[in-house]
Amino acid sequence: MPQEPLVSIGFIAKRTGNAVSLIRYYANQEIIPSVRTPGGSRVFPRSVIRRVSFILIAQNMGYSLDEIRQLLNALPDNRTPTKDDWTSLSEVFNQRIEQRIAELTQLKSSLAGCIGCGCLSLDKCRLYNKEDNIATKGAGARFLLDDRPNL
Amino acid sequence: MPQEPLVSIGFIAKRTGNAVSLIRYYANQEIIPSVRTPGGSRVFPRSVIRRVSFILIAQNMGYSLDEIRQLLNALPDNRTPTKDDWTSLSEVFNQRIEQRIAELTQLKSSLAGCIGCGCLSLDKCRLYNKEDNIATKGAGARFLLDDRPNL
DNA sequence: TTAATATCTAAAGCTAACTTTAGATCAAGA
DNA sequence: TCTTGATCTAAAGTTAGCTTTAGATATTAA
Repeated sequence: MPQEPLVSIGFIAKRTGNAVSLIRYYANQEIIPSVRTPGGSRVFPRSVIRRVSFILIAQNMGYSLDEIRQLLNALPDNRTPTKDDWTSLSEVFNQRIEQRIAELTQLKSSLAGCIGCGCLSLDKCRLYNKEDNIATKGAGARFLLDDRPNL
Repeated sequence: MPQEPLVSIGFIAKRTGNAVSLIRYYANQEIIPSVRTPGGSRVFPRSVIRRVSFILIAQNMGYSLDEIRQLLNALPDNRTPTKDDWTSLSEVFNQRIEQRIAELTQLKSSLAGCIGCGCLSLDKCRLYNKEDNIATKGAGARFLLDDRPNL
């Protein structure tokens, strides 16, 4: 079986457009795999470039590093992701994207109906629902709107 | 001219569903207005409830406190926002929402075309474009996709 | 009057996701 | 061999957006 070529931390950094310190950080966090040379330097499978790309995209979508770690750990045998793995991960992504789009669409219509009326107060409109927050719950914020918002 | 009724910090906290410490924090940051009683306690115009609601919604949309401060400072005379002010602010919101939806839609199609092909590497796909980042630039990330992504 | 509750300030603490610093060591080229 | 340049570690610093703490004062209710 062919060995994946191993590359240096600087190589990964350059290829992904990030600082060396970030790659080292990820390696320390064990969110990307690495092995050591006899001299003590980290070396990485080339596929780590893909893995870092994935991390960056996921972060941009609002996933925390912990969540991303979970996504990646969910891969069978925690192996280096294959083409099929990426495909199934992208399906998870797609769901999240669609969910977020739905949330934003809902917010948009809520704003149209609610801020426009000038009543932006929590007890009346509940446009913002504190109990079920995007940022903390991740389960999808609910932006509630009364049927007939009052002035 | 009728005086707006002034309310305590605890009242604002309860009505907006937040901790007193948060309201105090916002007051210290001068993102919400307040005056002092002879005894030294802060009191707030009731309209601060709306202002806090606005802040919470905007944060949920990804605005930083600094950006929110700017949005609110842009109001004429930095006055307590009127119904019309809220309306025009909501238009700014709507633009942001639409922009973000467009970004996510773009990302979705990029994922379909790119992660599926298994080539998720920055130099080839540029699915993630480091130079023009949502989080830092706010100007709208560009998720670029080559015409014919390579395996 | 007394006790409980609310508020105050200033400073420190917290979390995530990093970067920076300082000093050491390793590897490669002239 | 000497000198860069790359890498290492551990610890501290950074930013945003808060909360917590500690001790003081104020306000309200009984």
